[in-house]
Amino acid sequence: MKKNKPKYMQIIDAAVIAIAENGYHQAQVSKIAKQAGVADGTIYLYFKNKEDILISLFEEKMGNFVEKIEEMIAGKHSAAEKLLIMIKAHFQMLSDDHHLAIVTQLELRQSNKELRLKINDVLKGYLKLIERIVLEGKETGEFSIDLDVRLARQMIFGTIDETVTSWVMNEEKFDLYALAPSVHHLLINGFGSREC
Amino acid sequence: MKKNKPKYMQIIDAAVIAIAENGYHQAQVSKIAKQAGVADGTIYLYFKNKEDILISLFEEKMGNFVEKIEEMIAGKHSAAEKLLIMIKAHFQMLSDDHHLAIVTQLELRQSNKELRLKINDVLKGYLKLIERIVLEGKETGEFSIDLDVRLARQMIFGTIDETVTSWVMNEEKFDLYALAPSVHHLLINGFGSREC
Amino acid sequence: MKKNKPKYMQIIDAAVIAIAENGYHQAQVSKIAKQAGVADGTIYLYFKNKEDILISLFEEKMGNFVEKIEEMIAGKHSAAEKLLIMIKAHFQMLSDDHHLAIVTQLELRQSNKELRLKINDVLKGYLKLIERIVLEGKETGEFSIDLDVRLARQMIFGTIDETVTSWVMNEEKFDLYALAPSVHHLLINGFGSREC
Amino acid sequence: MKKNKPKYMQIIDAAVIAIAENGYHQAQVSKIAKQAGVADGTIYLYFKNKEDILISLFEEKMGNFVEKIEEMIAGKHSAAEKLLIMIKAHFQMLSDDHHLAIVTQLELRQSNKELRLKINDVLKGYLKLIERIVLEGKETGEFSIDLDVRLARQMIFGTIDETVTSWVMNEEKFDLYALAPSVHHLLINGFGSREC
DNA sequence: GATGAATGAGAATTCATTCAT
DNA sequence: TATGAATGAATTCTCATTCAT
Repeated sequence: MKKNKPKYMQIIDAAVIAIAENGYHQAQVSKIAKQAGVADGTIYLYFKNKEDILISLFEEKMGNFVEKIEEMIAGKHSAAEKLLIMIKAHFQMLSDDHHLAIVTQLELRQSNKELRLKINDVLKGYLKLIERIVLEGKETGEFSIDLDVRLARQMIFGTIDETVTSWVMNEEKFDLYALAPSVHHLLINGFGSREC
Repeated sequence: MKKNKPKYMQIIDAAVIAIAENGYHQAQVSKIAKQAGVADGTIYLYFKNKEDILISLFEEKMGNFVEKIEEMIAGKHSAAEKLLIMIKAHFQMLSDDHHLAIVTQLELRQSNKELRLKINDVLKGYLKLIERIVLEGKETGEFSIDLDVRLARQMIFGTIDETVTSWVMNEEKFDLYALAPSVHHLLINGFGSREC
Repeated sequence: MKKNKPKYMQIIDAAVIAIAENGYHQAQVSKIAKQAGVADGTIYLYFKNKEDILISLFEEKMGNFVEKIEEMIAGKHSAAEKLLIMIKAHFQMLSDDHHLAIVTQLELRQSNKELRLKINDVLKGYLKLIERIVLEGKETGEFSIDLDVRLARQMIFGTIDETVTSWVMNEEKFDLYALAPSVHHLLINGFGSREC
Repeated sequence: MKKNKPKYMQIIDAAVIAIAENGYHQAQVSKIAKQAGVADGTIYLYFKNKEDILISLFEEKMGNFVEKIEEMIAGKHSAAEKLLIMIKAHFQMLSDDHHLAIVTQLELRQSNKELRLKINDVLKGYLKLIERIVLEGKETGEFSIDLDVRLARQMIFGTIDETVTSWVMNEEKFDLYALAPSVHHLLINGFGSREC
């Protein structure tokens, strides 16, 4: 399997750096190859074409992210707790990898529609996970029985994504990870000041 | 002022259609010119370059959107009501203009980073408006005194934006406008089922 | 019609020279453009792609060749005379244009199969003309009633083509045009020395 | 001598099949190696470079063809008879090997000029043989004393070659071998219907 | 002898922008 | 103002050949 070959990950990691530092359209194959320390042609021994590098990049980085979250929330009993763990993991992952954050939040979004559709396929796994947590929250009574699952998913993902993008665009000046509890609290309780 | 010349808006409207129908990267200047019924060179009498068309497009369409909202919420007294009006207006505007929805939610996002930064400048007016409403809610006691304004703004915009994008990507199969009250309710009250 | 535009023929003529002097594979679009005195991009205002230049080249040069021959033989009464006129015209045309001879006999043959098939479409008109002359010869009794038309056409075209190619490969050392009567005589009478 | 090593012919035969099935430009060294059941690098133990495979291919297939013909016509006394034997042998050889016919008539012709010149060197033995037969015919009085030997050779080779190419391009729908006597008759007697 | 992973040179084409009319 | 023909820079991918094992 090609993923065992050391150069496969070597090229993907080089692509993340090259795109983060040069921008999506200025990250030519030759730049990625140079960053990876291989010849241009070598890229094509491991990837069908340039687009394939980007899709693989996303799969490798996001693919095991969903798996990791699932492991982390496996034993937890409340949906709220699971949600918090997920938000923390999401923020942690991107806080930890400066280059990856730039690539996923800014650069990869300017790829063409076709590529974005394929990226969306990868994202679907994550969105499904969010929906499962919401559904569970409704079943246990933690969340309102009237909660629209799709809407909730959109609010969760939209808020997380907008927060990360905002953090990246502000040059990561604030502590993203530290925001997790507040974001979580807002999602669960809203803006209202009602004291019960 | 160039905006008074009839061809200025003619070209912007042509750009919206050309981009929506062909995609961002396939909307060449010559296609926009053809759609507008002018020669390629004429474009450059009204716009500095291609990027300038897109920024102007965003300014024209979003610019008066902020003004319109401000008028609509002028007399209202609660922040919650203002928020609902804004969400409704946002959903209404994009429901009403199929082409514009595709352009702002999908196509313009694949522009380069530089252009997106300029678009963000335009967006700032909208984000400021959101922040003003949140702040007012805190001051009147409607919203929690501990509410982080920036976070609230990110949640509001992220949720609205993700909802619209999801609607566009699902080929606008559901009624976007009808979702406004639910979105509003979630933002204010969260997912929690607490009955007081 | 694009053929009236001066640059159309200018580019075709430049292609003949560039290919003759550099060889088919070394005649890059940029070389053709330079030879024609236009920018690379200008080529694509007149031709769909590189292949289209070559097909057009062949059409322009061979297309009117068939028409010209038809005019020249219009009034003649014997098939043998028509054949002689045709052979002379064929030899004349290539004797007159050194570059064109190299291109049609040597360089264009190393194009890919697809292009060669299209060239063959153009050639078909010529082959049909040959067959018409043969058929006429049979009808008038000049040629044997048993003569296989296709075979005769292959012999005529094969002999002419091989003679020209041999002439080009020998760096055009001998007088091609002067060979026409001998070739004609051989085709009509064969090698035999039968005296009747 | 390398020709005694089994892999030498194995690679040449693989090249014939690979070229016939994929076309000249799509018959990469790696495809030939795969067809031959050896590694890419192994090719270079037996051949200097890719061109060398093709020249060797032509030498092996055409080289012994000339020798074979010489044996077959050794005892014959008339030039006409020798010519007939030669035409039959030529048609037979290509009728028998479908792949070889495609390679020699269509694919190898799109090689570059340099390679074609080398192939012509190999062909020269065959052309010399044709000239010897023609010369002999003139000496014995079978053929006209005025017959131009080179021209006759061009007519013979041109006709045979065009006939075979036509047969290959028509997907070998007719019986090539059966045409030999007619072709032979036309070469000797021409199209004329003169009855003596 | 045999392997096959790695190399790296080389070329067609697009499209935003200009400027003579 | 308006035109649209002309410009020319810029980049992915292929494949013959090598050489360490």
